[in-house]
Amino acid sequence: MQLTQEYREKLDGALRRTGQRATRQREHIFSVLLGKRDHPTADEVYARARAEMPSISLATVYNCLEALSASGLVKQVNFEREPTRYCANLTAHAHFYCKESGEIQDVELSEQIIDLLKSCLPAGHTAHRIDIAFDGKCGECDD
Amino acid sequence: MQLTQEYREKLDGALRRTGQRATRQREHIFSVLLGKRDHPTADEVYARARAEMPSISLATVYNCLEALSASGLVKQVNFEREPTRYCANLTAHAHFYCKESGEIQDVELSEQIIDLLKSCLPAGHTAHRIDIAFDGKCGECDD
DNA sequence: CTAGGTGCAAAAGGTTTGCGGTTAA
DNA sequence: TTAACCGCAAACCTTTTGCACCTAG
Repeated sequence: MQLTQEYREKLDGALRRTGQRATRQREHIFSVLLGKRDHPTADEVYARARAEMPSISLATVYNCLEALSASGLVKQVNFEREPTRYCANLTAHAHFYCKESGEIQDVELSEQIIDLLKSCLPAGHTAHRIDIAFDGKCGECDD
Repeated sequence: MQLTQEYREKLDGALRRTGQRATRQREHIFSVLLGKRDHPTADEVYARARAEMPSISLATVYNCLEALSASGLVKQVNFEREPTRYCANLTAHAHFYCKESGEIQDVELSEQIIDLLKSCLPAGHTAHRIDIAFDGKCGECDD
């Protein structure tokens, strides 16, 4: 998978803006996340990345995922005690985790709901980030 | 800290209902969580529990916290990659994590908002649990 | 040129597991 | 009586770190 010109520029800009360098590895990891948006763990990203870049190390995968998160192009998704997953969907959304299939789906949220949630905060509190995670059964797995 | 009769009965019932035994250790861990509701980690619970029960082991603390969670009397709270925290507040609420002070506060939520969130799910999906975590700065830590 | 990034291997840190002995029901 | 639980220590697994080499800017 190659990064399109558009995404390469987006990435380079985002990295530069956050004082980080654009490297082959970071571009490749970004392309892996864009290529299959199924919320892979670092280990899964590592496996996919090695398919086209066999010399990349797991530590570098973690470093790249961290750099991409810091640049704002990638979000980390955490479920309970499970390994962190990574997601290149930047719209406001929650995650639904189906305990039956193990699958994770994006759930689109309106800005209204986000604002409504923020309005529940005590005065003076400011939220930089809101994580919303549903646990349950998805349509296919339901009885 | 001793468990009041009311809480002891609540605990015994909840454990029995989920096919688990009431043990001295589980009662003690429950009393620790009720005694100081500041969302301690397993390690902090361990330290507090040992004050009155020096022979308890960390593995047992984990076992008890797991048993209490399974019984429904305790909730696990996860923030990013940090250690799991435990909480005996059973009302519908979210958590606010202040990155400055490290403090975690409960944020009460109305049933309406919970219902509104559930209504965002695709048809057929059922959520058994919704985790909502805010990250930011609380009033005291704000600039 | 040089600060930042990479690859490797080892360490860290939270959580789980295996096992012999103990206990609630 | 006996399945479940406890305490201890070792194992596990994800993530981080230290260090020598490399590379983007």
